[in-house]
Amino acid sequence: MENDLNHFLALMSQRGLNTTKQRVNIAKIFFCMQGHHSLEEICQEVRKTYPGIGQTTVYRTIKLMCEVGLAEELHVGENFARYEVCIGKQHHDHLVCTACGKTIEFHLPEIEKYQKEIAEKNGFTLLDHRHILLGICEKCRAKHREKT
Amino acid sequence: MENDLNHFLALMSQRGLNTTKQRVNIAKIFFCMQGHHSLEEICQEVRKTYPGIGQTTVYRTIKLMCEVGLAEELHVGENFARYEVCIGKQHHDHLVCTACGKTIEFHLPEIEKYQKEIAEKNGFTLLDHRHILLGICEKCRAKHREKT
DNA sequence: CTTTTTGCAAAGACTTTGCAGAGAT
DNA sequence: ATCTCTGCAAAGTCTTTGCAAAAAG
Repeated sequence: MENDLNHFLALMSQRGLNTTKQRVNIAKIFFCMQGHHSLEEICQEVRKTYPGIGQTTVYRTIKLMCEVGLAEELHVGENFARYEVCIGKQHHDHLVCTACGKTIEFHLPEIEKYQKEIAEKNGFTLLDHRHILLGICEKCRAKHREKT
Repeated sequence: MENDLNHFLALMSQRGLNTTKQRVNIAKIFFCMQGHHSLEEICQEVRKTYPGIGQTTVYRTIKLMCEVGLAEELHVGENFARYEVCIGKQHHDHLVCTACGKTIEFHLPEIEKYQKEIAEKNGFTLLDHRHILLGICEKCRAKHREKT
């Protein structure tokens, strides 16, 4: 964890960006968060420990992390972005419930062969965590049946 | 095309919804649009032929089409939704360039086996056009190299 | 004539930007 | 001392909602 923080700060330095309290504190919290979170959620989590950090700063810092490759932005059928730490994580893909947002990460080597095939045929370079499968989870399906 | 329109109107009737000029005209235009379009784009296209249709009405009509299964909402790494007609289209998936939004549709039976496997294991029911592969297309990669 | 629909304007949700004061090197 | 960063408030997008006038059945 300490390492990740230093790595982040090093990447900032490389770009001529300063080490600030806020950036350090946001990184400390964000790097410990599991899963895929909205900026609102990240903000709240940061403020539990470090109140008084501005929302704008959190926005800007997470964007920075995306640029240097320590975080990834994910759009999973919602009108807002979610962010995920991607340090020391194996390549993985996402199965997302479009009803409740529940997300399951999976890794299936067999499927990658076909993904690469498709991408190459079309001249695309695939991104990491690049595969999003949309569905309805069991709970939401049950709820939907109740209504009908 | 005429058939699709009637199908749409029939589905509206089933729900006790009226047949209106606007709904008919929006359907006429939208059903002819290929690809994945923002509501802004759909609106503009509709107004080329039928000026004076309100944006709100287009929004509401496209939402309706999604509810009855004639259209699908797609979020592909942008902060807004795109819509696609899904009448008479074979099941397909999407390869999307996160830099320029270019989308390629593909259908690969082999990959579906694995998608189903993952979904079942996690209690998910998959949606149609459910697979989104993110990447960078050739053009955008070239542009990026220029900069660096 | 009743009920639904339209389309404007206003409000909402998420995100970005402008800028003056605070902070980092 | 200089240049960057913060955080508020304001502006910008995309989308939804309220409501009075218009249209449908």
